[in-house]
Amino acid sequence: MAVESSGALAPPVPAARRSPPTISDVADRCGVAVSTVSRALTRPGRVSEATRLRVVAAAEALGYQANPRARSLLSGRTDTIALLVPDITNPFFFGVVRGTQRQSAAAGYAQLLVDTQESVEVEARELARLPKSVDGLVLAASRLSDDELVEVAATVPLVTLNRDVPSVPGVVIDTTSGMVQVVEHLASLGHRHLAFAAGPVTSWSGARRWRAVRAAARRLGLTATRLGPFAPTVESGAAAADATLNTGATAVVAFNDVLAIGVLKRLRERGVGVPQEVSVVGCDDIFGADFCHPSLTTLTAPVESAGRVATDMLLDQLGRGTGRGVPRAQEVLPTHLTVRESTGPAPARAARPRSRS
Amino acid sequence: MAVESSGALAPPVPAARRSPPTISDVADRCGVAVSTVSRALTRPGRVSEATRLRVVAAAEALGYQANPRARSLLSGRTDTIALLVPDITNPFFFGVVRGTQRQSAAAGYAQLLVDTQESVEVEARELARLPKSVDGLVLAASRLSDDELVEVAATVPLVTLNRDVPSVPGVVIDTTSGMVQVVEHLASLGHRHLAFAAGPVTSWSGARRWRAVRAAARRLGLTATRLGPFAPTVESGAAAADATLNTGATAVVAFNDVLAIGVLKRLRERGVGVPQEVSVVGCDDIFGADFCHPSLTTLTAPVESAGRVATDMLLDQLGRGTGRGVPRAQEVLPTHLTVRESTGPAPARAARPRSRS
DNA sequence: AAACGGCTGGCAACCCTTTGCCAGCGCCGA
DNA sequence: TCGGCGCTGGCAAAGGGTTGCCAGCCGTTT
Repeated sequence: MAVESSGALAPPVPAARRSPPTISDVADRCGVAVSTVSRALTRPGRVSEATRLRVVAAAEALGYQANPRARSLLSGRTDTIALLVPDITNPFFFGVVRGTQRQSAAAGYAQLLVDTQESVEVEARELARLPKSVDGLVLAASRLSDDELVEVAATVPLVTLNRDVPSVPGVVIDTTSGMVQVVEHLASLGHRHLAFAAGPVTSWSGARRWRAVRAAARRLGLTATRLGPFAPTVESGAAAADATLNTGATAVVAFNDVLAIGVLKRLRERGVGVPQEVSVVGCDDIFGADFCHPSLTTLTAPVESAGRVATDMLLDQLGRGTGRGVPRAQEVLPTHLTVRESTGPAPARAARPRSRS
Repeated sequence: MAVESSGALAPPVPAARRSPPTISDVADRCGVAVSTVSRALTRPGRVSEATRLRVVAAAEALGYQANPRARSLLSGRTDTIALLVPDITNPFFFGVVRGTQRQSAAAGYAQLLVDTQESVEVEARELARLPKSVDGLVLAASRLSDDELVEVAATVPLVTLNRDVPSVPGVVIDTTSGMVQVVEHLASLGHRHLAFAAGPVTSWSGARRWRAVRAAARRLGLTATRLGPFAPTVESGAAAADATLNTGATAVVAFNDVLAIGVLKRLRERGVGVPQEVSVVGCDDIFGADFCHPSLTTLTAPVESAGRVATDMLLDQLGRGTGRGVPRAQEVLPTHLTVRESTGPAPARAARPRSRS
């Protein structure tokens, strides 16, 4: 016992804790077989009420709790799901974590959180390892190829988030049609030249956003220039802002809010008026988008809902769903444009490329 | 075998996946005993090199991976640690999650993330349940009593974060002495009346912050009024702001940044100039504190470091530490005041209580 | 040539729980 | 009174891997 200081020399390992009571301790204590204890605790009608009470009392007295590892060895179930995100630093994923956490907890599942560090290798390694430890996976913004994902999905229940792979259940936030709203908003404000500050090249949703912006711009007769790629961090926003100014665009649409906030910061440092000289639009509506300065016009994404829905879909696959309705294979969540202070009318004369101050 | 569709009726469960190869499959394939396979894969010197190579080749060919559940049943180890936070919604804990996640991943541990929802009951329930599933726990901002924590720590390796319990290893962020800096900063700006917007009553660190503010204010001859408690959310900031204005204080120190940002928001809505009429100070320096408007003067807490250090201390207890230096029992991390735009000289005439516009 | 010892690999117990199968018992009806 | 049946509880296997102990083999030493 490590609690009492035995005087001489303390063991290197702090505490040698007594092992918790097992099912056979309970069985011994009330003179029945272990199988009876197991049934008394898990199969209500299977043993007599008298026996059940004795067993329950003994279990209570000993503080017995079934060892979930032993249980899962036989049942194959761990009551745990894993959430993989590319970058836990990104506030977008905080929302996802919240949504999945709340929903899985409500269903009695624990959640393993894994950061794949934007790395294809780490992601692949974890996907190979995790199925042994969890019942299912929610895979947010995967960097893997469609084929790889199909293969994984054949091994373990899997739901993707913001990644649409045919035949793999998933939920995507529909930023594509949202981007159309963004471009229309900017067009109606008189902007003719847009810049798009792209995110990581491996980002599936990033690619979709750019395509949507480009298509909408073309349709409305605007020009759109793609810049980047930029890391989705506040720091990278500086580079994105500078690149934007070089293009002479009067409005910049950023891959996401983190980048957009970085752009705002840099523009302020350079003395460029937002939205007087340049309008800035983000994507996601993360924590902070409403209280940054100027507050950010952005495409509001139901991030937490997406996490919840993805978890629901996974629980459906695990046979633990809410039971209402048929299991969903693909889910698309709508976005809406939230106009705040960072967008405004295009300057009377189109901005010209500015050299760095 | 469920893989072949037996024609008649499809199983209700979507995909019955073939069970992964076991150690005995590998043993059969290369004609050795399972014990030899086990040793070949885990005890480098215990079998001949020739045998080892044959086993490794067979395992490779079959795609064999040891079942961690079976392994943990005997070894007792799960290579998983749990992080319990009161509210996953709070950006402060994002930093903690980041720190623990990165550090545990680096040591080969998976991380279970548990949200106790600011509830003593949920926290107690999880603490009773989790030790069976994980090797150790990092417990952030626990709401439990000292005695309860000591009891839990006797059962399972445990490190607290922002909660100092004698005899339980922990890391605390030293906001106490930081609060002295805050009060001195405000005093030097000429403020005479402070308000403190308190957080949840069960928050240990919140209580310490208030005591530090009160003591420092008394020493410097200022008055300090405690307001609240307020929930640590942006929304609650409105109530905190209103309460502050009622007191006539010229500066408000908020329990944390989330609350402070809410205060800023409300003051702007009410047309109260910050810092011209009221100065606002937060605590933690969360994501957003630097780009809110006005940017927030706050006590910068090394949140991510705290998560890392706590995880290190836990790994030490698990005998998996980095090995450098002695295991630490208690760690105190310093904070520093980051002055931004939300604090300024006290108004010439002390503000008087304002009625709601 | 015999004894000894080191290296290698197999046997079987063990970790803890669940569950299929079976046996004993008591009760009921015939 | 006896057969049958339902209820209850026990035995043992299973789940996948680890490890203490032992045996066989081969090489070395006396």
